[in-house]
Amino acid sequence: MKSEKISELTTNRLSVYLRCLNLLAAAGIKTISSQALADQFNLNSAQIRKDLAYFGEFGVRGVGYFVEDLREHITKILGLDNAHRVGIIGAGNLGTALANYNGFTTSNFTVVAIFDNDREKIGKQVGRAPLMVHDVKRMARVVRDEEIDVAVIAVPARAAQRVLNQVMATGIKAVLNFAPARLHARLGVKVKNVDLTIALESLSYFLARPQVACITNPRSVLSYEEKRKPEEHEL
Amino acid sequence: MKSEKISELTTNRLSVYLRCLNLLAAAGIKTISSQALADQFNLNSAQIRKDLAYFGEFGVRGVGYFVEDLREHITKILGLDNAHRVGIIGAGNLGTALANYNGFTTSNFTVVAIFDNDREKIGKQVGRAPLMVHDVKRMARVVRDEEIDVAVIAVPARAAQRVLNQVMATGIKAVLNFAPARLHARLGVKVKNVDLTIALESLSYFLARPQVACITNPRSVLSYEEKRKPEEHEL
DNA sequence: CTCTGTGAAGTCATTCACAGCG
DNA sequence: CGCTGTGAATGACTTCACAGAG
Repeated sequence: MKSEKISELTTNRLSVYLRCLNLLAAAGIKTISSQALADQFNLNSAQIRKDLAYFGEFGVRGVGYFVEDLREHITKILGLDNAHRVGIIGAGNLGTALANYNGFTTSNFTVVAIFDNDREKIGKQVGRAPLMVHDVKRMARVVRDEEIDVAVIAVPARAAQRVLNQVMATGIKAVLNFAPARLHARLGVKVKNVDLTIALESLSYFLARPQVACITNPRSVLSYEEKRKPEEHEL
Repeated sequence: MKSEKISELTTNRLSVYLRCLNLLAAAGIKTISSQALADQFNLNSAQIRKDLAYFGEFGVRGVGYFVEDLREHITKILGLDNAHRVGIIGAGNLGTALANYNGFTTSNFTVVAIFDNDREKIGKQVGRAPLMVHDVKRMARVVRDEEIDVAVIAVPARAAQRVLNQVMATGIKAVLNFAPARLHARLGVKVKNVDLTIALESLSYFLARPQVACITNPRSVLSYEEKRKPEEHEL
């Protein structure tokens, strides 16, 4: 194990590996080699070995990795053995959808509060979640009482920086931002952006380009299939 | 102008620049230098000049860039002068929230259809959108009639690959995937992933190691950056 | 003099290739 | 043997630094 700085590209891949290991474990598979794992996402096997080697020597030469064992290690590395409590700011369409989203739970996150500044919404339930909308002015108090450690910003772009400032004032250190805006955070506060506008415009750019996809050589089809990378990103 | 291959990191930044230029134009600002623009997002000014130089010489030495002019150029480069018609597959919380989301319109995207396989949902309206839920079996027909060119996958992970296959069969070439799953796309079809699980787990990793300084990385615009290799691919 | 556009240098990430363990 | 772990090589992206236009 080394103690270098770990790139976010690496930790993102750890999430991907973990997802796969969970499926393998559910399928009753006991061991897997870096090559077999790499094949699932068209990644290079050395990349996987290197990503894992930053944190320890989890493999067995000649065998590969024990699925259950590696799963537990990555879960610990990502801090998913600790529960996190989430507060959502903004009870619009997106905030409400997120409050009702159950994909949080598999990563040990629970939504415990939702906030808005709209009088019409405060005090009402959102969707089928057993959550009442709090006045955003009560954020500091609710964060303390509910021990919230992660904030989700789901407000319009023009309000996002103001909301982030409020969030940082409560001492929260981890923020998921859905507003299409570049936010300025204090050192020590991590803001992860999920930017739908950028994702859409990237698709638009792709559609606007004349595709070079006309393949003349059957071999290049194969080599592309073999080498295709995993895709991915965000929301 | 050059005709090299453009990295997705570059096009993502173009979206960011465009967003900023729109604000500058609204504020009545006429010109801006690469340095002033860079200061807005703590980027390097050379990066901005280089990104723009891939597509032409838009600046004026000694002055900078004309805001309105550059705005139009980037809009064209990203293909945002062409309207796109979006179909959403999955009328759950997320699909419904997206159908009602108006952030699409600023990028010239319009949601024109939503699909589900649940009898209870088919034929009903979703939210306040004037959209009726179609049976997912009628996808091919509706895509043709409505001239849909972008699909949004908002179904559970286990159904995502099956839905993507159906989407590709209709001839759609651009897909935004919200399901936490690695999907395999044909060459010539671009799948952009928005993976909430990865974003959350990245925050969890950060919280598990508060000693690590938080550097806002421009690359983390999307939760997981794909590798860029053959001409296109993923997120 | 200011600010762009761009080769060259620097930094960071991925892939290769192989020693060595089981 | 097969497969991990890892230094070395390669490749990608960013930043520097400056010539030259306005």
